[in-house]
Amino acid sequence: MKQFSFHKKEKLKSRKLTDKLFAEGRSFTVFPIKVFYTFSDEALDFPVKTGVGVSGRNFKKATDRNRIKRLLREAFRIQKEELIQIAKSNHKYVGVFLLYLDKTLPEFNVLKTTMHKALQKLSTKIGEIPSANN
RNA sequence: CUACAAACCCGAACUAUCGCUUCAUGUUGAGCAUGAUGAGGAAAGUCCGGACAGUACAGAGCAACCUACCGGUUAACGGCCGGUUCCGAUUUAUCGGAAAGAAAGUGCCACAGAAAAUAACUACCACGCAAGUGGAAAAGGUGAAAAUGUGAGGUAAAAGCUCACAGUAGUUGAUGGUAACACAAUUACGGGUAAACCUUAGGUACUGUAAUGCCAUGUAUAGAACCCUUGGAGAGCUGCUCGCUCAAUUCCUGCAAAGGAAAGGGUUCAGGGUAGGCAGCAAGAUUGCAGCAGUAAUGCUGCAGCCAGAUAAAUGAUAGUAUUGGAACAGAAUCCGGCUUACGAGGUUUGUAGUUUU
RNA sequence: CGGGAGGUAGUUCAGCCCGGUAGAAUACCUGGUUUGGGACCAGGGGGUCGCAGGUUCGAAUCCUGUCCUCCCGA
Repeated sequence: MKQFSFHKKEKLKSRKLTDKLFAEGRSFTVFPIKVFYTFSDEALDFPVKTGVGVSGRNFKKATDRNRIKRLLREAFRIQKEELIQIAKSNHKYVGVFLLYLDKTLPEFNVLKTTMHKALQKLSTKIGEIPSANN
């Protein structure tokens, strides 16, 4: 499997799963990124399924929303490998949704570092959860 | 050369690494590899017009809405092209706006003014001692607007009462033009407002691709109330009226009317399931070039081409080269034809005016 | 994708249909009342009527375009 790929199967697409994520999932914020996540033992077709989003209220123009979503995906794509390995080793299936909160267009390098912090935090949470699993 | 006006074009290139959509080929258990492919002139606003789909599409009247100089163009249009009349901007080129009807009827026209539409305050003329009666509408002042304007004749004083010129409207024409209109003759003289109601002429069925058709999964061939089965519940045809169309049967009792049973149908209520896939959906009122017809919009013919198709939704990141030190407005979601609005650096062509040189 | 409503004083709204004076409440300012404050009484200021064109003698109001805000349906 290619290391830096980000194709359809890795994306969070199902309406059912997305609704479940927002209804039952937890979240934390590493400004300007808010991370929603759930862990599941139920088998999915890929260990980590990810979606991105921007509020249409903060960015009225579709071009701006598209640009932010592309930058979020890019930042995630480059740094996701560690998260996938941890998820595999813990035999968990993870749903993640990344929401951009700020009202100004981001610089890619800044976004990259904050994304790194966010993914590290998520990785530690995966490590904690199985012990406290019910 | 400068300024201005109009029409049109373009929409930051290349290399490397990683990565994405769709398609094709190979191989395959998932998948992987290779190759091709991938946003706009406005994709936007949603202001018009269609295509397409559904509603079981005889239709008539009313209502509602839209359009409004004339001709052409088109699948269609409120768009576009050409022309007519009037108004405005500019120095010109040129550009912008308006144009069915106020002489069918109703309403409105603040303040001021005698009067805002069947005119008569001051003033004028005649009669009368006067009060007043009659005539008449030139002059005064008010107002955005005052009974068609100017000049002459005319009269007791006046007046389109008459005449000349001008204006508006109607009628007529073997006149010119397809027509708007122009021209001529003749008749009349009537305030403005239809982006007030309205009248006239022409037109419009409604709902939208999350339409619609099908497959899979799954629940419950389930439940309650009321009604109906040709004397018809209800549905459809346009919002309303008329009218029309569609719409589900057997048994038992009874002479019949009718009643009962089963089955089926309809409306409403309460509740349950799905949250996936395929088609629609990418070859078309298509794109480019050339020729022909036409003032033009546009049409016809020939040759060549295939040019996004997603569904939490594909074009990005990093580094470098070049450049005016970094780029504008901005992202397809059923598809076309327009309109409107936003916009960077420029370029091309044509025209007008000015300056210089010859 | 489709449909609807609204932009007027600092704020919340009326006026628009049927065109001629922009108004109410509250807030603000001044004075009175009170020992002082609040409440109350009297007076006052404050408006490109979202923006740009047009119709009209005259436009917040009518027409057209445009910008912004909010709501609804699937």
